[in-house]
Amino acid sequence: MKRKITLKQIAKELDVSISTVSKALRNSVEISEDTKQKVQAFAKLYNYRPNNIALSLKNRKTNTIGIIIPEIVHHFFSKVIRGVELVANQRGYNVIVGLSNESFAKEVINMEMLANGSIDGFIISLSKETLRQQDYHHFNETINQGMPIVMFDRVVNEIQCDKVIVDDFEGAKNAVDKLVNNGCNNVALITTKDYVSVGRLRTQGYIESLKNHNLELKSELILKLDDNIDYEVNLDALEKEIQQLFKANKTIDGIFAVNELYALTAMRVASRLGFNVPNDIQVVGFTDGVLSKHSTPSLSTVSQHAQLMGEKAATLLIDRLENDDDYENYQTQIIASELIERESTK
Amino acid sequence: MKRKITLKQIAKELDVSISTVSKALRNSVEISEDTKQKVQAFAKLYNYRPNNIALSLKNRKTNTIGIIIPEIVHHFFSKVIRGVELVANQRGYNVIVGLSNESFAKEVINMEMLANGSIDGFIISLSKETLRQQDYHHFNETINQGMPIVMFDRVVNEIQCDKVIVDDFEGAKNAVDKLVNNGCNNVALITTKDYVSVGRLRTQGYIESLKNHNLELKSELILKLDDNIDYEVNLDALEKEIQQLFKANKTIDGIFAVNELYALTAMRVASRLGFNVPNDIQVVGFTDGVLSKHSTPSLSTVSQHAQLMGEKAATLLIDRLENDDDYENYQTQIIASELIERESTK
DNA sequence: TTGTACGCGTTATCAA
DNA sequence: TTGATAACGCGTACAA
Repeated sequence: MKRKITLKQIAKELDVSISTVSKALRNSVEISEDTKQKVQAFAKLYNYRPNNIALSLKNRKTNTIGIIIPEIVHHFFSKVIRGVELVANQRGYNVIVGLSNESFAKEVINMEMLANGSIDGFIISLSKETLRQQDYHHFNETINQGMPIVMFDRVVNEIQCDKVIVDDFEGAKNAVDKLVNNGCNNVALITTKDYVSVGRLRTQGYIESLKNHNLELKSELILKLDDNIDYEVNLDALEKEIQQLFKANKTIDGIFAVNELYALTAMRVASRLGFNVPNDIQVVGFTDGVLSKHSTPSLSTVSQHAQLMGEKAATLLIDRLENDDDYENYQTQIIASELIERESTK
Repeated sequence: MKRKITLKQIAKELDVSISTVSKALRNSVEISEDTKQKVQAFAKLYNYRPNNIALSLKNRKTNTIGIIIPEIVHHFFSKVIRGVELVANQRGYNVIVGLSNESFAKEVINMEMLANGSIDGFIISLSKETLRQQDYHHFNETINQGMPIVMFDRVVNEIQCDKVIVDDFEGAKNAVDKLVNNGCNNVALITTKDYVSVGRLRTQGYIESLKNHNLELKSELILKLDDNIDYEVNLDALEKEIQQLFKANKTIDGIFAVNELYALTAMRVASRLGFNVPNDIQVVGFTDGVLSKHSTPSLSTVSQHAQLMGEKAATLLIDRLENDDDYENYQTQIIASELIERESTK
């Protein structure tokens, strides 16, 4: 169990100085062919690789980026990570993952741990708790220390930084447009409380679409769920809420839901109540999940292009890291969502 | 945009030496109360935090662990990561994620990048290509350099290291037992080619169960799919294969599939062919996925307790990192799988 | 052509 | 009680 070999050890072994070894390995013209060959052969034999940590310290650059997400067991976020990894690796960076678990405290701690030299910059999607408390001091501190941040999906206007978002408003509007154009006159909305910005924007898209079609906005058709409840483990509660919606509004002929779980559950409840999807009720969700594709009927949804978001975020961050000349010309890139039509709409 | 503050800067500012500052911040008894207070107040004001990279270099310890997985957009692997993160964070470690994308070359490159000082140890699940080529030199090199590895799920006997696996054999046997006990006499198996060890073990569990029940092993009931094809994007091909299985064997009354996608697709094909699940055909899958729970009918599956696997793997690794006294007493921890009965079985 | 010295930020040891 | 020095591993400016 030998440790990794270092320049110093090679130097000692070959009886030359450390810097000679260093130069020889970088093929410097300063060094004679003889010595170069000798050193390079030896290094190859012992499989020498420079120590990343030493390089990071010396260069004040880690070539590592940190991504902080609220939850990793989630198709959307894991796809984003895949996109980030893809670009990061291509450009010679590693990726450290931190999970906030939707908690403000964990988000702060995670960022502080990584900000102390471990990484060159952050990619982050805010936790629900952070959005609720509206406490963004840790972002400003990080940015003030010269460490760039790229926010994605769950972003916030109060912070000046690069951002990548999906056009939640447009996406939702298109989805509802589709339902209305397909003949739905009473489109219900299943959404979340408003502090998660994406929920708010999708709700606004719904409202806008109704307005454009001169349809009355009926508040009783809007079901606002408390997304602090983990409905994934508490499906019964979700079904009950949705069932009430249907029972109180017999004329519902379309559902737009801001995520996959709500949409799927709505389909299930609807068919349990004797409705046929899509003939009686058409349903559109908002997601990049796996459930949509494999459900019966399969679910029409608004795709967010999660992997692309990750790629863009990583590109923005690395570009900024590698061009120190551009000052605070922050951009917000908007990824166009896409309505994927499946069996739950006509 | 000020850089992070360092000991040196504090020292200069307060006109004391660097080592005095260092000691004062660690509350050394060598330093007078006066100086300590002064230094600590100043450090707090400027929000001083030691630079992780410098500490890593000095201590030859990064407090970071690397996890290499074949694919992150996968419920099983993201749950494992969650488990790893949980334990790692509790014990003061960060987690770097590397994706092999099922490629041998990417696995090797990723490991080499991280092994040069970036991390203290690896948690890894082997890529399919690595398993197929049976080239494990990179693991041995890493271990010989004194960097511990913990393998999980897709492991390999040839390498001496800690391992965490699920009891694939037992889990499969129990699943098939269940089907047989529920009255199935012609249980088909949908599996993969044998180089992925977990597929092989699950196949053996199927065979064992049939043997125990004195049921004939019919090779025509075993469908071995080439899992290099991404059936997720090529669902039609998968459906066709499974449809052939059903058409060639009209007596099939049970299906055991080694993953979620195969199981779900089998259910869909079966009902399309006019069979009722579970009355005509019962189905059990093998997975921790989300699809099982939300499909109609919901799918009975063998759960692998992915998050627990991650937690155990991280614990094994960190224990080994922190106890240098235990020499090569490698353990293999087996996580008991669990048959979760849902609507696809009686 | 080779070697020395320095610095990245920190801590530990030893000297003052 | 404080400070100087060395070391972790590397690369480079400069001296020999």
